[in-house]
Parts: sequence; C-alpha cells; structure tokens
Amino acid sequence: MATDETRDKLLAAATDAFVETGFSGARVDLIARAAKANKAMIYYHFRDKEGLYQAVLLDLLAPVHEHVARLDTIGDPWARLKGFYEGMIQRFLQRPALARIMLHEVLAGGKNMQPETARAFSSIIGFVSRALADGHAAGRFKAVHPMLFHLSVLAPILIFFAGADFRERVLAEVIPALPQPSLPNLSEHVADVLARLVVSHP
Amino acid sequence: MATDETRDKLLAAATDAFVETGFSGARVDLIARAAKANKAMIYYHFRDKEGLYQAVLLDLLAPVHEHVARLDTIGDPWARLKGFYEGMIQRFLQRPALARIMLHEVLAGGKNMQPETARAFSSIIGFVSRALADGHAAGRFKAVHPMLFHLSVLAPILIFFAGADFRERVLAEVIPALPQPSLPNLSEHVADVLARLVVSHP
DNA sequence: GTCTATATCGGGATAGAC
DNA sequence: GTCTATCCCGATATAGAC
Repeated sequence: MATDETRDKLLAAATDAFVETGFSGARVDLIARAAKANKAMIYYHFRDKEGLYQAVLLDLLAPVHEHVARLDTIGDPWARLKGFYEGMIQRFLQRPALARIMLHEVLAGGKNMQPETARAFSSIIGFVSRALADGHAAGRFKAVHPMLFHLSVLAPILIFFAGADFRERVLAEVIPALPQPSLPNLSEHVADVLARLVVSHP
Repeated sequence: MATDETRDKLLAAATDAFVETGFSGARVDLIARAAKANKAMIYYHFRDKEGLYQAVLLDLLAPVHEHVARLDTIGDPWARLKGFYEGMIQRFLQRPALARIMLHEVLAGGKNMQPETARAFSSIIGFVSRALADGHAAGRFKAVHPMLFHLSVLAPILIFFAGADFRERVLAEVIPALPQPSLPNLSEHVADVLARLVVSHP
C-alpha cells in the first residue's frame, strides 16, 4: 500500500494548509509540495480541492463523533459532561487543527459542510442537551439553557487553542507583562466553570 | 461631498463581503457591484484589496477602542467590567460583522493586522487586567487569570453572534427541538457568569 | 499510481479617456 | 472622481505519456 501513503501525506499537508488559511486561502500547489507529492495526485485521490477539504473535515471530526457516542452510554450525567469537555481539551492539545477548523466552519455558517460532517457537529449539542436534562431530572443540575451552557464552556476552549498564535503575536507583543495561561490553568478553570454553571448546590 | 459617498458605500459593501467569506474569499468585483460603484474606485480610494480590508478593520475596531478608553476612567472596577461586556453585546447586536471579523482575525493569528488595529485589540485585555487587579486589590474580586477570565466571558458572546447562521443552518436542522437562545438569555447569562467568576463573596 | 506539460479562466490591478 | 476596456498573473484543473 505505497498507494495510500501519498494520500495520507496529502491529507496531512492539506490539513495544515486549510487550517492555517481557510479553504479559499489555501493553495493546492503548496499542499502538493509540502506533501512532497505531485499536484496531480490530489485530483486523482480527492477529485478536486473541494473534495480534499471535505476529506480533511471528516478526518478531523469523525473522532469527535466517536468520542461523543462512547460517552453517551455512561449513566452519570456529570461524568458524561466532564468527560466530554476534558476529552475535547485533550484532542485540541494533540491536534490544534481541530479547534481551528471548527471555528472556520462556524464562521462559514456550515455552507461547505456535507451531511456527514454536519451530523458530527450536531451530535455534540444533542449529547450535551441529554446530559443536562438527565442531571436536571435527577435533581442534581440547575436548569440551564443547553446552547448557552455549551457555548460558555466550549467557546473559551476553542479560542484558547485556535488563538494561540494570536495571543503570542499580537497581545504578548503589546502587553508583555501579561502571563500566558498554561494548560493546567485552562483545565482547572474549565472544571470550575462547569461546576459553577451546572451543579445544583452552590 | 458626493465623493465620500461612494467611498462609504464601498466600505459598507466590503465589510459585508469580508465578514461573510474572509479576506481571500471576498471578490473585489462583487464588492463593487454590491456598492453600485465602479470597481476602479476601490483602487482609487483604497489603493488595493488589502488596503480596503484594513479600512474595514479599522472602521469596525476603532469604536471598540474608544469604548474601552471611555470606561477606563470609571472608578468602580465592577462597573468597568460589566459596562464593557454589556457594551460589547450591544455593539455586536448592531453590527454582527464586528464579532465575525474579530474571530477571523484571531484565526488569522494577526498576520494581516496593522499596528493601529493591533492596538485596538490589545487595549481590551489591558483594560480587563487593570479592572481585575483593582478589584482584587480592593478585596472585592477573587484572584483570576485575566486572559482565562476574559476568554470565559467574551468567547461565548463572540461565537453567539458570529455563529448565528451556523446554529440556524446546521444545528437547528438536525435538532429542531433545541430552543434557540434569545438575547435576554445571553445578557442575563453573561452577567451571571461574570459575577460567579469574579465576585469574592459567593 | 506517478509525472510533465498545458489548457483555461477567474480575479486583481492598471491605462487612459472623460 | 468616474468609467470602459484590457492586461496579466496565478491558481485550478486536465490530457496523456510512462
């Protein structure tokens, strides 16, 4: 399977490119060069630039979908929520590309999303809604709006990872005294926010 | 000054375009048509596409900078913080473009930002840091990490506004039962988060 | 499956008249 | 300041040999 090897290299290079500059900003030519492959192979394996992007999207989001599906079988709603957001932090840590592509897609309004990838996104909010409802029914959670709750927890995480370059280049330059948040800071902080927002007894 | 009129129309059309698709996705041709102006006028008024983008950026961010500067003179640190985030919600409400361009810039890592616009961004985190420090010194605020605090409050607001299309098109379609958060929901929720994160006595 | 050479076209930019 | 016509490059995509 020397065949799929170049496919994989192309996919990896494409991920970097799309994540860096977005769909329209990425250059097919540069992707091929970065993958040390021939440009024509992109069209052979992925049909066109659009197909390549869809492949990247699916490659990044499929694991998230599985992650959600796995957690959804757990009984304790608190463990479900905590497991999900902590798991997302771990994933973003390994692949900051994931955070960036998610934000890109949100900004694009889902225009260039196919049903399969749309489902991966939707499964998240469905999962969170169920966990919140279960916890509330058991008298353990406060009543919160699922979307606002989810936004409050995930949005900071997303921008923490997707905006690392921004903080370094723009903010740190002008305000050097500002300490950069570390990962333990973030995890601890998120757990704190989570508990404050949802747990019944304050 | 029939002169500046077309300039303004171009700026408005460009704002829509850049905010919709990002810098590389926007088409100069379409911007001119949307503004009912001639394409050549873009190059006359703004030099090139890049200059047009910078003008849009500055037009959107300058008011934020002023907003921050005005609030920074207030004594009460709590009033400062609350005034800032509520003011941002009001601004985003009037111009959702602002939320979208800010996220675009964060994703771009500040690559296409000029010093003047960079300062507008930086002034925000500086302002927040001071308010937090003052409140803490007065024994009224908990000790929190300025960046994490700011992310926790503003990130959800940003994505709430920048992601409106996404929620409608992608999420609402798959999960129609999910109630869409309303603006009063958001404001109340933000005030709640703010208080929980920062105020000393729980 | 891999490569080179090339077709094709969209889009940013300019020249120059008015 | 405004407009038309046009240049020209860069980027996607394909043809076709190996």
